[in-house]
Amino acid sequence: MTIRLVLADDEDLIRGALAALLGLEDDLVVVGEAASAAEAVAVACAERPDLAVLDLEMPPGDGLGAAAEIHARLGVPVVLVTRHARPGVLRRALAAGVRGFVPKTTPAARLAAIIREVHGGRRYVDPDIAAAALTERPCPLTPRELDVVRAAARGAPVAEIAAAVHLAPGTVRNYLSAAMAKLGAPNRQAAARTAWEQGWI
Amino acid sequence: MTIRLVLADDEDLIRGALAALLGLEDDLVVVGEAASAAEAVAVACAERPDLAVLDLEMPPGDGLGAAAEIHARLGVPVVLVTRHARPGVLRRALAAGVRGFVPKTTPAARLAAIIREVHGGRRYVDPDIAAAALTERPCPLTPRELDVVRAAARGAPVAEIAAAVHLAPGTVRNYLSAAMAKLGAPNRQAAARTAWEQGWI
DNA sequence: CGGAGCCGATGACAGATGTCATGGGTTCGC
DNA sequence: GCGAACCCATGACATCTGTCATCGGCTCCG
Repeated sequence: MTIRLVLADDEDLIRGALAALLGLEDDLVVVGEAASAAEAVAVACAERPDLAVLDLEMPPGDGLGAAAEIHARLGVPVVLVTRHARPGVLRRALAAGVRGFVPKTTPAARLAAIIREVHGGRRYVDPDIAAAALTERPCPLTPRELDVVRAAARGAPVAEIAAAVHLAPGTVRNYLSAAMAKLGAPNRQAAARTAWEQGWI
Repeated sequence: MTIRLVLADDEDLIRGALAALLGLEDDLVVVGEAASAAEAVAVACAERPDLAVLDLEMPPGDGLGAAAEIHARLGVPVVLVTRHARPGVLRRALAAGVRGFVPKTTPAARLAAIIREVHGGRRYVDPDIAAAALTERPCPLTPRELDVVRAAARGAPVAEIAAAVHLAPGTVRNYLSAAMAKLGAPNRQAAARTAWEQGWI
C-alpha cells in the first residue's frame, strides 16, 4: 500500500531534495511535482494523489490558497511545509483545511512519519507553533488597519499607501497611528514587522 | 573513488533532504552535518572532507565566514548554496575562495554534477548570477555610508542609528541622504532594500 | 432607542526626517 | 604641494510622520 504524493516548492533544488528524501521510503511515491501554487492545483487535479505536500512560500501568492483549493475540490489532505512558522498563519492554514503543518526546522527523518499520520486520517501540527498560536493574543487590528499596515510594509511613503488603499493621506496616518499604538511599535516599519511576525499580514 | 562531503544548513528538513539527494549518488557520501556556521567549521576540521556544501544563510552570521575559514585552514573546496543569489555576495564569495556558487533555483539533478566538477578542480558559478555580477555597477557607497545604511535597515530612528555607529545624529542623516541620492531611493528603507538586493550589505 | 465599534475624513501641532550649504580634519595620488 | 575623496560635524530649512481632537455616517447588539 503506497501513498501517492504531489510535491510543490518553487525552489527546484529543495523540491528535488525533498523528492529524494521521500523517495527513500518504500511506501511513498512522488507522482507529481509543481513549482508554483497554480501549477500545484493543476498537477493535483491531474494526478489525484493520496496527499499533497506544499511549500507555503511560493510567489506569486502563497501556497495557502492552493492548499484550500486542493482540499476543497479534491478532498486530498494537504501538508504545508514552511520556513517562517508564524502563529497566525497556522490559524489560517487550519481554517483552510490543512491537515499537517511542518516548519523546515523539523528533522528530516520525521517528515515521512508525519505524512503517514496525516494519510491515516490524523493531523500533525508542530508543537512549538501550536503553543504559540494558543497563547498568542488575537490580532487587535481592524481589517482596514491591516490593509494599511500591509501597504506600509515595504516602506512606501504615506501618499503611496493612500493611493494603494484608496484613502485620504490623513486617514492613512490615523490608521497607522492606531496600529502602532495597538502593537506598541515606535514607527510603521516596526508595526509592519510585528504584524508580519505574528502572521497577521 | 568516493567524494566525502560535509553538509551544513540551519534548517533540519532541508539539510536532511539534501543529504538524501546526495546520498542517492554512488560516488558521494555525506560524512558530517552541521546546523550553524561555527558547527560547520568544527565538523569540517574533524572530518577533513573532500568538499563542503554550505548554505549561505545560517543565522547567526552568514556562511561566508565559515566558507572562508574552511577553505583557508583546511584547503577544502567549498560549494555555497543560497536562496537569495545577489551579485555582490557572489563577488565576496569568490574573493573568499569559494569554488561553487549554486542558487536554490538550480535543478536538483545538477547538484551532484556540480559537486563532481568542483571536486575535479573546476569552478561552478550560476550563469545568471555571474552575468548579473559582471554587468552590475560597482557599489557607489563609501564604507561609512554602508555602515549607516546597514544600521538603518531595520527601520530604527536616527538617534538609534547614531548610537549604534557612534556618530552624531546630523552626520547620520547626511550619510543617509548621500546614500539615498546615490541609490536613487526616496527614503532610507528603500535605500537599505536596494543595497541589500545588490548584495552590498 | 442608545451605546459601542468601525469607517473615512479634516485640521492642528510637535517631532522626525531629508536636503543643502558649509566647515575642518585626514589620507592618498599626481 | 595640491586637488580629490572621504570622514565628521553643525545649522537652517522644507517636508514627512506621528499624535490628538473632532466630525459624520454606518452597523450591530443589548
